[in-house]
Amino acid sequence: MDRAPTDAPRLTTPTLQDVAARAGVSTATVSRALNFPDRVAAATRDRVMQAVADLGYSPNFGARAMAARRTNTIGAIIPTMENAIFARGLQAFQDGLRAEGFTLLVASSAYSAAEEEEQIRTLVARGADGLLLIGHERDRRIRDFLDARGIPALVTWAFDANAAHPSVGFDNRAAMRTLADRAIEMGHSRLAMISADTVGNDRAAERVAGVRKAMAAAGLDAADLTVIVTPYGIDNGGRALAQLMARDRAPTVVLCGNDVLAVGALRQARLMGLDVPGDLSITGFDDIELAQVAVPELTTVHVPHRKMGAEAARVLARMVRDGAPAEAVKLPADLRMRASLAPPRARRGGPRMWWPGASRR
Amino acid sequence: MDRAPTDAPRLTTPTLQDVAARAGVSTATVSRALNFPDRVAAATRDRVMQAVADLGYSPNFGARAMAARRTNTIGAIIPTMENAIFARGLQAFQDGLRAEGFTLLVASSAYSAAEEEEQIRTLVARGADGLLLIGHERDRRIRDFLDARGIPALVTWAFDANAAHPSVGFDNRAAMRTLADRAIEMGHSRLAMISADTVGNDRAAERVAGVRKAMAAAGLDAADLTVIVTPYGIDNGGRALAQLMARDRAPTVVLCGNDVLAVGALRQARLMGLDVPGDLSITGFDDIELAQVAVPELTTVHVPHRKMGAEAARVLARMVRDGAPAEAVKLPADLRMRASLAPPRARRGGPRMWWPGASRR
DNA sequence: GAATCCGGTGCAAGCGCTTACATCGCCCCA
DNA sequence: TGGGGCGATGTAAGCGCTTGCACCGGATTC
Repeated sequence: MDRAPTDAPRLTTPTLQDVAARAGVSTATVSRALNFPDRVAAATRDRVMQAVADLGYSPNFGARAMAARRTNTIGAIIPTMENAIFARGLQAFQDGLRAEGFTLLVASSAYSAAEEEEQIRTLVARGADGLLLIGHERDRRIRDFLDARGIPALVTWAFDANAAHPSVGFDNRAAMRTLADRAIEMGHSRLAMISADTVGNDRAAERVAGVRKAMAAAGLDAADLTVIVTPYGIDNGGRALAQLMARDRAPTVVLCGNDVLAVGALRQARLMGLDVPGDLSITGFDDIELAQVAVPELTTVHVPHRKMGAEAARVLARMVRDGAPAEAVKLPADLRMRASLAPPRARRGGPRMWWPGASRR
Repeated sequence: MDRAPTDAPRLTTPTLQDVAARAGVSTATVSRALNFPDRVAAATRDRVMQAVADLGYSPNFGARAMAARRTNTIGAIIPTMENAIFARGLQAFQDGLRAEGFTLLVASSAYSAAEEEEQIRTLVARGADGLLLIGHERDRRIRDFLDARGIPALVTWAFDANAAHPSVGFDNRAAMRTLADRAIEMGHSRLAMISADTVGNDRAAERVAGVRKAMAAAGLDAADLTVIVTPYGIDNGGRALAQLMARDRAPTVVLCGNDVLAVGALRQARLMGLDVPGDLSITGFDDIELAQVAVPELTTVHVPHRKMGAEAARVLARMVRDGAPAEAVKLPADLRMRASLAPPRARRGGPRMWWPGASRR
């Protein structure tokens, strides 16, 4: 259509050299003009910038990384991008990083340890100066790999002051325990869980442990807890619920390891003609937007996504920049009492102090 | 804790040199052993691999990219990661790419043209051999930038055979028009829309145009269409609906530009005590998982995420590898009639052929 | 007026890898 | 038994950038 009258049909990416030539200076000066504008005379700088603009120059990251031996890039590996669970926290993380002058590179592991390891290597090969990881559980080899290269890693979405890597997160077990305590106080004694796979996923494992602990503390037999393990997904949550309800001693409350599974369970309950929370209570974990859209609204544990992301950015930036010894940060994860959890049918009519939302702070 | 008795407390990343030295060969041989295993004698290869393992060697991507002048990396820039709309398609894209031997790098633009441009530059600087972009509308400068560097770009999530970049997608306007046609056939004449911002977002604009076209074709005044424009988000969808219903001539059907907005609208309707679809019909676009979890289930347009991602991977891989002239691929996006769309109240009791799901294929 | 200082620049040495091209044995055929 | 061919390996020249160090000339100081 519109052939702009360009100087020549160059089809090669302009380099620092080209800019230098055009501006009539050395490559060193161009480099400085770009990276430390105030170490260069204003007139020179303008000339350089003009040349940059004329040529449409854009620096080659690989070359830069190689020469400078740092990239100002942070890598993050999350288990999945398929739902919003990690998205919000990541957004906050990215914003925080940007304020600190870092760029974020994201990869996903599809909840696979092997894939996570591969992604870690990839990100490091691409020059990540630091890494954000989800959860503590991973192969020893990875820590060695990172240590040998002096690449700091920060764990989030979990908290453990004694783990290999420092963490900025919350106590999954305690949070889930609080929720289970509440259910038990309401009169539930037949609990069941729908959990994500717990191998290689300490968050999931901790959440199950939290429920067991609550049961034990209340004098219930923790061995009685039926746990259905299933991969992520709304449909999977539904199928799991169907299985649970087919058992002889169906539960009166189903605690789900995350909101996605819970929403699936909720949907399945509706399809089965079950009234929630009348016939059955269902709870989630994470408090993603979905939880408030569900019908009935989902009682869940609120994870401080944004705060976690922001804090993680701050801490990791310090680690990378100053080689600072990491400070672990423990954040609160509190209950969101909504409509999907209520006393079991038999107990209704008693004191209703828990219902609905009486304990919402 | 456990100080493994390593040879020496090296704190420097091993390089090709180190591997070569340890294996007793030249760096060229190591490079070949890694990249073209069969061009190296088996014995040598084994020795190299052993050295690689011993040292925990991992190649420096930047250096490799610089020397080889290609990266086998494809970049994708999506408007947002905050919800699942693009996630599924991206997953398929990534899978397809992997099969072709490419790695995917993802960035998000937060629906901002400026940010998108920056991300494009970043990805190119990082060595992307090709780019996946969402939608056609963008500054001319970007195309020039890409052209000058010979970097192929493929557009998806939209289809336009005549646009600057080839596309693998569907016709947003036609799809939305089909949906609007259906609503009108059912007897709706007071339509309204809740749309994402249409500037710099041709998908959104096309969808609005589709509704207008349907109205015009049915003899309704397209100028009558109230369109509320709002950013992404469930809450925003809710607020928009509240606005819409506060007007004197409230609509009987609200067509939303995407499922997220629609679910928000649905929720708001419930809060307002409106029966959907009795008092008001609401529809979405995208058919993400959410649409089936909503109550009532959302009538929407199904976007062929997976197929689109897979096709895009195939086409883009060919473009990058063979410099192949791009083939545009048009995919169908068809209606999913579910419970949230029904004839307006006044017309109920007439022939109910459309309700509920009579036309579901 | 000479010595000193200092902001602004250029020079050139790599950073870690790939890949023409050269080299080296060894096997095979005449 | 000598030469050609060929598979396996080494040599070395960059890829595009940053940065320590040297250099230069004008302003400042005594």
